[in-house]
Amino acid sequence: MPRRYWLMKCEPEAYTIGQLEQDGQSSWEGVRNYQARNFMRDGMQVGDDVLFYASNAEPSGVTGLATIARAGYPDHFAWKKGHRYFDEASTPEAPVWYMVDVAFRERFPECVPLATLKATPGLEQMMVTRKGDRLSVQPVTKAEFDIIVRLGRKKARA
DNA sequence: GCCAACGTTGGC
DNA sequence: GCCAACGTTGGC
Repeated sequence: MPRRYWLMKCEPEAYTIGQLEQDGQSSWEGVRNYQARNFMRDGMQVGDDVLFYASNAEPSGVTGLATIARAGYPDHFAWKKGHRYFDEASTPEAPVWYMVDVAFRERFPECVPLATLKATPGLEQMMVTRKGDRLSVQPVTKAEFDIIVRLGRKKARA
């Protein structure tokens, strides 16, 4: 299977690219949307590239790169009663939610803000630049990925 | 903090 | 199976 490319959103309050840089690797749990779940469970493969997107941030945007270190596996946080990600509909026998592990790749010197993404030719079709699409896990094309990596690295020289 | 847009739930 | 009500996401 060819390598795939993804965009994953996370609020800075929960986790940042800087923390991932320190940790090296992290689990990515708590996704509670079926479409996003399907991408994690069925689409993500070890080695896939990930755009790390900070949502609800100042500004929101892509802050760095990660890679899939472990493909989809059941989100065991859904089984922990009292946990914020608990969901009684999910059991070890019949898991409803899935998670992946991601590994740190790169931290951009500056965030590539959403406004820049919206203004950049070639990114018009991205879910994240389209109004009303709130999916927290999104597939992106190689072309889109490459454009954003270039934007993220270019900032270093500015 | 506001609120538009979307997903989910549940009554019927 | 419709759809109103509700909860959540996430930009601003």
